[in-house]
Amino acid sequence: MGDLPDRSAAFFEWYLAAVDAAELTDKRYPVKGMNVWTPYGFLARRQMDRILVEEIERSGARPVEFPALIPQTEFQKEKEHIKGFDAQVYWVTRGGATELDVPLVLRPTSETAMYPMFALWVRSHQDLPLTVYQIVNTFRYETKTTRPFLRVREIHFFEEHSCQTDAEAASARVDANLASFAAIARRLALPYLALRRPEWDKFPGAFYSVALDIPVGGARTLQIGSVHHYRENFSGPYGIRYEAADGSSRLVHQTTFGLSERLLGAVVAVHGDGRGVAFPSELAPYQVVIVPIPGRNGPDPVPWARTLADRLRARGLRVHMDGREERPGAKYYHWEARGVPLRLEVGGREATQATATAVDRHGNRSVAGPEGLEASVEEALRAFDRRLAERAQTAFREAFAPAASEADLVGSTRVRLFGWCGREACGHAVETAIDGALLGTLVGPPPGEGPAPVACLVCGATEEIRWAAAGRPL
RNA sequence: GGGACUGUGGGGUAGCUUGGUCCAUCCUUCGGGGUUCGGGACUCCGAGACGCCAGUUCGAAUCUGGCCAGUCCCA
Repeated sequence: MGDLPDRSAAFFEWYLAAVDAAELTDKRYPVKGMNVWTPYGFLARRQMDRILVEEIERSGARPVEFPALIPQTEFQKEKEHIKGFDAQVYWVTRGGATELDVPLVLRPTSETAMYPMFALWVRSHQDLPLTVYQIVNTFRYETKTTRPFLRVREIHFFEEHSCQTDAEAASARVDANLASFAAIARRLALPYLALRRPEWDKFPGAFYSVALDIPVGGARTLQIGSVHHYRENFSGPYGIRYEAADGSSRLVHQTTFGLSERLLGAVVAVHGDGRGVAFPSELAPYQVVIVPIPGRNGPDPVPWARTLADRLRARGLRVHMDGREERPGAKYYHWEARGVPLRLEVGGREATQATATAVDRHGNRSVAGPEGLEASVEEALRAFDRRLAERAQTAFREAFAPAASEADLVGSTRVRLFGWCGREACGHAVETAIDGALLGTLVGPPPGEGPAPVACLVCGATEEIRWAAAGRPL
């Protein structure tokens, strides 16, 4: 049971070991990039999904579920989209021994599954906006190295699709999605950057794409989600039209919003430390673990531990009572590696006094009870969440640095912020210099202080200058 | 698509060059007993592996071929 590899020296070794130690997934399944969701990981995923569903339904979307197979004929209707996904789709070409006359694609995403149906569903402006989402598995034949949660071939995918009356309404939906994501990120204590991707890096078929990126050390970033404005790029080929109030027939403008288990990977990457993963209490499969400490003398603490568990569960907390025959210290390490926010130690002393010694995932101790015991446990959890968020925020601010010249980009160990004129040539110069990607232009204010940029980092132009970020995506 | 490499109990490894001393090393893990228990216990007993299939050979974890799985690099 060695300690984890050093996080700053060998990030991926640490990441893999942390995921392993927390038993979030079993990656020994014999297909590359397809891992097993083990019970503890599944419980975390369920909390993640719960948060997504709450936020997205609050913003007006309703659930659907489409089939996993898409006929080639539908899949091929939008040209850019095919080009973008052709190399990564799985094909179903046979049913039993029979060759299918129309091969089927295992959805890499569901535009081409949904949109033929949308064309049937949308008739008039009264049907708009149409805003639906699903949480399903999607499949992409990744050829690069796969990693649990971060790059997989079977993706646990959240996707919202909307049809809007016009470009403005669609832009408003993009903004609503960004607001939903802000709420999700806050609940997971994940600071992020919303970036409008450059033209050459937008989603295949999109008019524009806003990506949600998280810095994960050095200049590296992780895209954990994206929101896209499709304009009429898909509604044209798929014939999604409506009759407007004035009687004219118009194409809808569409948007999508996508997230995945990368959110979980981001939580591991951002909050994890030398002891393993650390979950914000909203996401934690168990928010509180109770460790009874038997002693040579004194009362048996187990009955009090059970009572305590029941009382906390009655408050709606997810509580696990660890009754295994292990030494208390071994249990501490066990649950720290699994990221449990709060541990309650219950020995003879606590049993006698009807209290509990609380220790959070960062090692902060307090005593709960006997008066207001449940309330103090809840307060300890809230305090932990606040500290977790503060830590993440601090690391986030330190992850960025402004760049004053192309030379600053070379070998950078930070994500760089600078002014950009928007021209492709300048963008590619940036990418060459940082040996990574121009992540896009900032949507919203930049992290940290500093004067707005007045000139393009590369060409020095002073017209149409925007904040841009560059880094090395994982 | 091209090239290189790897596969030994549940996890990590030694052994492979030079075939035999390997019914396979060590750490961890797992099951049972006893003593323990306020930060990874100790001890005794036990369990568990040479990716698969052929071949060479008196003899294969070790050499050869094919297959399967995986890793890395290049396009």
